[in-house]
Amino acid sequence: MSAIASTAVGRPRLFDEERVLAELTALFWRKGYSQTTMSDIVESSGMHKPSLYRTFGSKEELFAIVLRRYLAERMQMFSQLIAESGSGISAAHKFLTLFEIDAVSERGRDGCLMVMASNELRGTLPGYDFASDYRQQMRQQLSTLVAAAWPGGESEAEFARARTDVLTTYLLGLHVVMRSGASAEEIHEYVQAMHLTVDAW
Amino acid sequence: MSAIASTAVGRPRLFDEERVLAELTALFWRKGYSQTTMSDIVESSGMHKPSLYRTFGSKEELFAIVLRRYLAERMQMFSQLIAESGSGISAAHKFLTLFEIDAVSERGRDGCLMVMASNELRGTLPGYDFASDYRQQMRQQLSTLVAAAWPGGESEAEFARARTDVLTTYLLGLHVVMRSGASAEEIHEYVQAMHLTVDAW
DNA sequence: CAGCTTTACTACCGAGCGGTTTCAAATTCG
DNA sequence: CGAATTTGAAACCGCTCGGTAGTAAAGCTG
Repeated sequence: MSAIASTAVGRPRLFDEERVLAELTALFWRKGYSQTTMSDIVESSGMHKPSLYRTFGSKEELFAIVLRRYLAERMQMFSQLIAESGSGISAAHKFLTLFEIDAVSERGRDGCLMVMASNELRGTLPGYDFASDYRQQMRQQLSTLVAAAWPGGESEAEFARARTDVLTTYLLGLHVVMRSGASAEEIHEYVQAMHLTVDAW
Repeated sequence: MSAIASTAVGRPRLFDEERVLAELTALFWRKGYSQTTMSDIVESSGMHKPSLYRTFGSKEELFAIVLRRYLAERMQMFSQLIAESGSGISAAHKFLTLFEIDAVSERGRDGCLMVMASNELRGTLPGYDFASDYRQQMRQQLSTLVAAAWPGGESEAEFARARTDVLTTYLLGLHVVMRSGASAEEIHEYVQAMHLTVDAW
């Protein structure tokens, strides 16, 4: 019933659902869930409240829709970054460099919507364990990067998993750093540190 | 004016301020700032609202008091963990082991109050950049651990800093993992991964 | 005991919250 | 054209939020 394209009949919409969702994603990302009021949502979306409730259900459902959209988008971004990184040890460096570029971008400064949401709403949004999902999927993606960067076959399975796990945890931590208002220089230092670690592997 | 011990004169308090603050720390830690209502605070503290406001000022000031207390407590804990870890490469392993024990404890499951608060309230609590403070102080502490574990003197300054930064970011990420409802087995795997990395350094 | 100070406790408050009702306007289809 | 359907737009609603008055009670000091 929610977030479904309207039928052909009836008065045509004045709003673009995708555009609105992108706008609201940025809003939640910036302010968090609880600190975002329906008034903020109305203002940011340009829609009126009844249209919002008719289209998305409720604030909570709207946030769930935003989260699902974000998760898919984010994983696509990871996938692309990894694809662009190539193979061999340089792939790890390339990936870190690309990630840093995103980190110091305007959006990057807000960290990760998933990490933010999970910290704020752990267990209060029913039926959707987004935080755990995010971590698993991110880990999955990073494992392909690790496989491309350190091709060791079965014999190195233990190390491959360890590298993947450290990278996953490190990136989650970097999200926290990003959201905590770190400067581009600070972020650069944290990324440089991981470059050195990668060389030690 | 707030959180000051009462004078000797007048009706004596029925509540223990330290005990109440400890209780409220746990409450905020569990539920986050926005999701904790004054009713929750009243119930959890056993105090009545006017007493709370007289003693602590407001919800926001109360949270600031809780955060400062927590920060000090937390840094003391880090300091102790590091002191117990000894020196040499085994210090790094010992530290990780001790940290894991805390991570899988009841309190540990909630991650870190500072990380949670910074993700939720970035920039809304005036005049106190707790997230950045926390990261800097944690980094400071970890640098002494690194110095004890890899005594390389001035020549290894660059590596020392990199190890410190990776450890800092990794631990922040682990806090996210902890709060996202990871099982003890998952946490153990993430910590094991860092054990292997430490050996590679 | 009288007077002063501080706390305990009930009741209450305005404001802003998420959510709804209502009706006019715009389009499609018979 | 006119009935049906969907959206736009404004006003409205109950509730819970953070925060206060006002008063009784309990301890010190003289």
